[in-house]
Amino acid sequence: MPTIYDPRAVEEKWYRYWEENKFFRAEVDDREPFSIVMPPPNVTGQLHMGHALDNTLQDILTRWRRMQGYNTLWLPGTDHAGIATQAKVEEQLAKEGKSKYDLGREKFLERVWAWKEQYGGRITHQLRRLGASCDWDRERFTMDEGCSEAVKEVFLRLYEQGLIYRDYYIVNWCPRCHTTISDIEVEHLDKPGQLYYIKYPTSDGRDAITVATTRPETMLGDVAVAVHPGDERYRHLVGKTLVLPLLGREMPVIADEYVDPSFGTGAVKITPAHDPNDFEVGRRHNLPQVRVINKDAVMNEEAGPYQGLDRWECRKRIIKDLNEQGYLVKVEDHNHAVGHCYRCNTVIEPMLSRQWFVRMKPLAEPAIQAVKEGRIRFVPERFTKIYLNWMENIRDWCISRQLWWGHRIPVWYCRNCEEAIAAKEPPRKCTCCGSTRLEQDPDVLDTWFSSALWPFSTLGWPEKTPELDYYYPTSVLVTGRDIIFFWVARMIVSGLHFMREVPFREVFIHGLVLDALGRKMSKSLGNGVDPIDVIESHGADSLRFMLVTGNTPGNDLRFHFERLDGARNFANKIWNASRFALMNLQDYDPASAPGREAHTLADRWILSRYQACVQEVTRFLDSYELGEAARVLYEFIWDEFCDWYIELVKPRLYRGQDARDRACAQDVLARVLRGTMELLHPFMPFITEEIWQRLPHQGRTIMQAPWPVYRPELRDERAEAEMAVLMEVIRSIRHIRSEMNVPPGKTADVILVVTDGHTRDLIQEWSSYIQGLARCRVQLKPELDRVPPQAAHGVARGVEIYVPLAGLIDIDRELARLKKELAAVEKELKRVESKLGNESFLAKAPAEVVEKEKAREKELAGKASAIRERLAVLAG
RNA sequence: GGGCGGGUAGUUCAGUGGGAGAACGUCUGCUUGACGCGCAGAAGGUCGUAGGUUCAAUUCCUACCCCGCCCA
Repeated sequence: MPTIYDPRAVEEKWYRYWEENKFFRAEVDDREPFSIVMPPPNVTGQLHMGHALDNTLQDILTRWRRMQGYNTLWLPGTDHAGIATQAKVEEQLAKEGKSKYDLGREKFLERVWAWKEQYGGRITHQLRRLGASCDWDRERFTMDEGCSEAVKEVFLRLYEQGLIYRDYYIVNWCPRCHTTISDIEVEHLDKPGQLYYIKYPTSDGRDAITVATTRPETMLGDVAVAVHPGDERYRHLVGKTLVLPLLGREMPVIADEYVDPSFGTGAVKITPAHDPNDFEVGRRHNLPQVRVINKDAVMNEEAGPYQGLDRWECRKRIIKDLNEQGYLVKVEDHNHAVGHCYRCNTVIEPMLSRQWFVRMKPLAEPAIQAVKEGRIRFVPERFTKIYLNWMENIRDWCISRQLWWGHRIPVWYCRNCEEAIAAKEPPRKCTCCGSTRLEQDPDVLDTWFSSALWPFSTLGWPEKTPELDYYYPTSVLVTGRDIIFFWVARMIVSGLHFMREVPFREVFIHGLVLDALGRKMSKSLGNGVDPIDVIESHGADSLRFMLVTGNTPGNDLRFHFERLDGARNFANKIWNASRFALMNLQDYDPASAPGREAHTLADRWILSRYQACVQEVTRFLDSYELGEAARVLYEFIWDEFCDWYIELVKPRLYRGQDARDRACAQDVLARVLRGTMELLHPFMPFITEEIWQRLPHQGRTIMQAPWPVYRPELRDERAEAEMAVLMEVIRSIRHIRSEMNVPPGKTADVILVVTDGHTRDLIQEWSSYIQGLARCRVQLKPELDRVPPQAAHGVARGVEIYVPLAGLIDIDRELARLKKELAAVEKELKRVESKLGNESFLAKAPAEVVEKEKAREKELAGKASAIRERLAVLAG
């Protein structure tokens, strides 16, 4: 075995072994199921750190539950990602100097499918490199036959139930993507802008109203000015007619509660075709709707002289013209939220348009109840509130997209009588007039419409499959907090509506992976770190371990390369500890290992600590505290197993004259190491498999090894307490040696004075531990017969330590050291004493706390007096 | 404007109603037969500010300040 662990040599090998042997495969049986559906990444995308985190968490849960004996299904798949994928192919075409219109719909879709074939395997291959133990035989795609069938079924049912409708409404139009997007796909960014005050004269020319707006170009579509009905300032003007500057259009002054009298001038221009609030006001007052901006965000013919101008250019010209004609009253700086397209960051144009919507209110109600009643639980709990708040204020969902790549809306329009016919297959003739001139709606559905069905469409719905019956509802959904609204909420809605049952029992939300400076990783910033690069340089295990530790559920995680190095060092530590074990296990025979009666203190101690580790790791996994579970393993392996147990076991293996003791050491070493690898396997699947396979084991893979079960009868409190004493004595001697500059290679003489009989017996029996780990010769005494003249001094757990340093000791230095130590002890002692002197404390604090403080007082007092005595001797 | 998260060692972050932790960095030693991606030792923190509850608050409550995110 090489001295440095090389992940490249083992990771690929084991993944192939697992996959070829179908260890990820899940089949329906009579065990208890544990199922997860993978949040489907973009089919043509590539793995980023967010995926790496999300899938690492899922894999940990999956591997752990599988080892626990659940029938575990982790179902993978990919998403067609409408806008993103289409945009990429269009980009590709643009390089050839073509547009999608040059190809036409059909040819264009062929290109996208070809693109999907070319890049579709990339991300799933990358997930394999991460170690994802999902059932690839069940991999799905949101546009495969089954999922498409589910989409049509859902659309038709909702349509028949009146929960899908087509209507004119203000939608968010992205002039660059050339499609509508839903409300949650709009990102609101606070931007510095101006508030323009514009005077609208009355038609008789005697009066005027000044309105304030941040978007003066929309005035071309104004059809009214609204004031609050209770606003005294404008009461006399309500009902009068105004003349729109620049265009000369006449329009009324209306009163509406919507107006906030305290904002701007208290008078609002109304543009029903380009603002959602104005749209509502317009409906209430039967106002016309005048669209002045077209789909390229260029002013149209309704804009009169401004036709053909880009919206920003138009704004400039309008301001100039208003100013010249005396209508511009003033301009103020004003910060306001501007909607941007989440995909391309273009400023969204609210626009009147006829689209398909899902009526959300009635669907949201059961989804609210399911969470309120605890049938779905969010982890961490605080996300419940975010979810409920959104659900309770839900608005209808605009589901049509002006794209070609996606699930085409299954509705045909009759060109004769305008009837709309919803159907899975193209109807032959109009159900109303019998005409055969039918045309399918050109639009496709929002990508999230199909992902909303993911937990059941992937299991076969609308067919009644055994898988659907067995694995639904899934056990837990693991996803980022950024898509609670996009995805989690909609899955809950559709699961409850179509399956009559929640889609998952728990939702485990994690944060975002940020760069070292705390910024979101993004292409435009170029601050992303490619997980594949990391896997190549540090190994998948290190990446996984780093992503899981030092971070708490739901919180964001900063990516630091130093932490990655730390994880790699940990892997290397495991590797070398195992190397040590394996080098000393060549003649190990588990069958003939001596029983418990042969165990040394160190054996009993490490076995007990291992049990504690089993208990804690399992407990933390149970509560989704994966970072804490990983930390427990890190500390157990590095500190207890490597730094103490291995050191203690060395002499028994190297130059053990006692064959039985050697066999015993081998047995404990092998068993603890194997068990620890099993506990660590969900986190670091590759290195643990490699080591496990080299150790004596049963079964074909660590993946199928039973999860270690906590056995309280193997906890040994006494061994732990006794080891604690020895460890502290050792640490104390090491400290003295280091402080007094005793060369590390030199064996020191140490006198231990122990008055307590039990402790003395303990040290007597295991003095080899102290001699080995503190490099010394120990002389044990019940009391001090003669004060060592030149010696450094220390106290640990009632054990007085003298390290004679004839000729080496600097009395002044030793005095200074002891004084410093005494000061620290006395300070602490004072704190404890004052606590114990407090009547209320004694009366009200729990007895065990009081006992603990008393014990501490005794220990500290003893320590202080020992140091004081020593000081007196040295000074005298 | 509303909500949420964070403010703990030089840095990045865990954690807890009863003696402040880790990693990295720093300092001192070390060819100790698993590992220098290592070993041993050390220094370093009025746990954001001000109140309150409690025998006891870094931890619970209230207000405020700063940073970040989400929603309107």
